[in-house]
Amino acid sequence: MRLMRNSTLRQLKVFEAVARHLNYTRAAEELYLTQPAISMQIKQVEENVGLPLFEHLGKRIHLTAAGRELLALCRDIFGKFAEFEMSVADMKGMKKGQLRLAVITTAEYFAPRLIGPFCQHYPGVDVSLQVINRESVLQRLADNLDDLYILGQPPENLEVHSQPFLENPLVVVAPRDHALAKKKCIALKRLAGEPFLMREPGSGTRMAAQRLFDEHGIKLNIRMELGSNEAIKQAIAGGLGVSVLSRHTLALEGERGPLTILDVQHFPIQRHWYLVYPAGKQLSVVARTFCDYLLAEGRRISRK
Amino acid sequence: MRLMRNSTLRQLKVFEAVARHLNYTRAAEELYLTQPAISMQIKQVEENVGLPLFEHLGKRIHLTAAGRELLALCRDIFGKFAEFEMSVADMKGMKKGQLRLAVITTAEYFAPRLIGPFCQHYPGVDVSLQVINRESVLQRLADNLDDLYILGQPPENLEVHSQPFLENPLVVVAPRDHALAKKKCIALKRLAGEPFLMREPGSGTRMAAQRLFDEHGIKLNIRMELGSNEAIKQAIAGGLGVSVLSRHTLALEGERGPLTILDVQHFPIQRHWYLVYPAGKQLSVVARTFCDYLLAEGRRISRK
DNA sequence: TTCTATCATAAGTTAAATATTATGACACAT
DNA sequence: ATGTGTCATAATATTTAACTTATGATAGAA
Repeated sequence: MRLMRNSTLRQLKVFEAVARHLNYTRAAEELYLTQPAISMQIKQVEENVGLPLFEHLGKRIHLTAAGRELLALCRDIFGKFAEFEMSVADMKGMKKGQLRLAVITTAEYFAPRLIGPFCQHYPGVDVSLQVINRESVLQRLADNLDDLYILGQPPENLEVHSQPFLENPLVVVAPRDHALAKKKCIALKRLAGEPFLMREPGSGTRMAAQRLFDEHGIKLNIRMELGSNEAIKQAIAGGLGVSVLSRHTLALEGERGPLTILDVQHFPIQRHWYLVYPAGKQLSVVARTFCDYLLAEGRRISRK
Repeated sequence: MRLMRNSTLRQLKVFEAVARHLNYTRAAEELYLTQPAISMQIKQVEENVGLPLFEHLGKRIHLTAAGRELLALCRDIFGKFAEFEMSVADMKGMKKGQLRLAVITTAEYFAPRLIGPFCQHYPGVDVSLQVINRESVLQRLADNLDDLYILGQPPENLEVHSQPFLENPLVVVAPRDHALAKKKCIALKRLAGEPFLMREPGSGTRMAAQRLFDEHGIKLNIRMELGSNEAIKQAIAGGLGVSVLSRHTLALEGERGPLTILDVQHFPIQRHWYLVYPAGKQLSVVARTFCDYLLAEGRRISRK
């Protein structure tokens, strides 16, 4: 049995035509071939299968059991090809595609609201969103596992294309009943005494805040390191201290929620969210469209 | 998009190997080819698809969305081929197959009990049994729609191979309380007065009985023509007359049932059931095996 | 019987697929 | 900077699939 090894799709198509007409000559006409061409192809396929596919009785031919199975196989395969071709056609026209995003955890506070409208506009596009820590994002970036990445700061050791698309203001967050809550223009050094809650070292937010305080020669009193922004917010609400967070993490907090933003000098620290992908990577149509959309959306939000 | 038109299974296999290794050189080694051969094949497939299948980043390559879809297609298709090849292998070894039988209605009284054990012995064989009247059987035979046919007498106007495999004794059936029920060696002419129930003209049983009576110059009093053996049995039980039937139709009637067999001279008429198929037809392995089985079974039953 | 439709076979041609060798370009690691 | 691994390209060779023409065999219809 060497069907797969030796046969060609063409032979299967010839077979299918013959099986449909149950007549070599008709099949030949349909395919613009001579009848002997058909005879030969069928003979080949039968040799490859190892069993007769047609039964010849007088001038009429009939499918054998093996022939019926092969016909089913052909129809099945041709169908799969047709499906595939449609998929590809859709991909070409952006009616269909995949968009694999990997974003740093803090982006979870705003990314879904940007992605949502995009998905609605292109319902054929499957978007997968990985929300992981910075280190994992960089690893996936290096392994080229996704189409696009969102980071709070572009990686330095990898060759990438990166583009800021949205402001990322870092603010000082405190409980609403904090002593400084109502003050205006709080001096930076007033924070020196406050117990600080921070993400782990390596966090972009932490590094940016650290740099600001270092520049002003202020030593922070770091009370606790916590593994997620949400944990920090809970801790602040619990009165364990204050922290520097992206304002996006407070998007869902109301005017009367348990947290508030302190009006500290030099804050908000203006950072940006970056759209990143490996240098030299040829983006898919979907990914390019998404980039354009994100940039436009970023500008729109800034103007407001 | 001309994937189906222009590509070959070989190209898909090359693609699959590359997609698996994500490395042209490795794929080339696996297929005992040189690397440029791979490059060319992939280029061809990409042209046929109309989209890149791989993304080249530095020395590493990755599948594009289209590539992933094509890989899925390949695996799918290769799987179908494998299934088909297994099917065919099974057919060759009788582990699998189809057996399409068309039998004349009277055969329904014994055919299932012959077919049953065969099915049990070859559980991979799908048996389909058409129970239809003689005319339909002959039509199907002429159209070569089945593997084998069972008839009470071989057709005369068609070229067929036919072989008797089981005795088919025709007997005179009467109600158990019939006047002649207890008599021995009833003379044929005693039946002349009896009201007779018969199948329609053309029925083999009817023709055989008619011939016997004609030979002895006896004119039958045909009271009623009925369309099935079961209907005739009901009518006999209802006292509407007597009839000539295959003894097989009484197989399930008990010793004390409402019907009995009259011991009439020249009865039972010894006829046979015939296994028939078109002359020159190459029987499938399954059909041949079933023939052998039926003949052996027929001999076994006769000996008893 | 003769004619016609149908498939098989043989010989030879054409065209296409597939391959190789040789070489170049490029990224990455040392 | 150099070397190594990897893919691309060009020129060319080889194989083989696919097709045609010509002819033969056979079955069924006229």
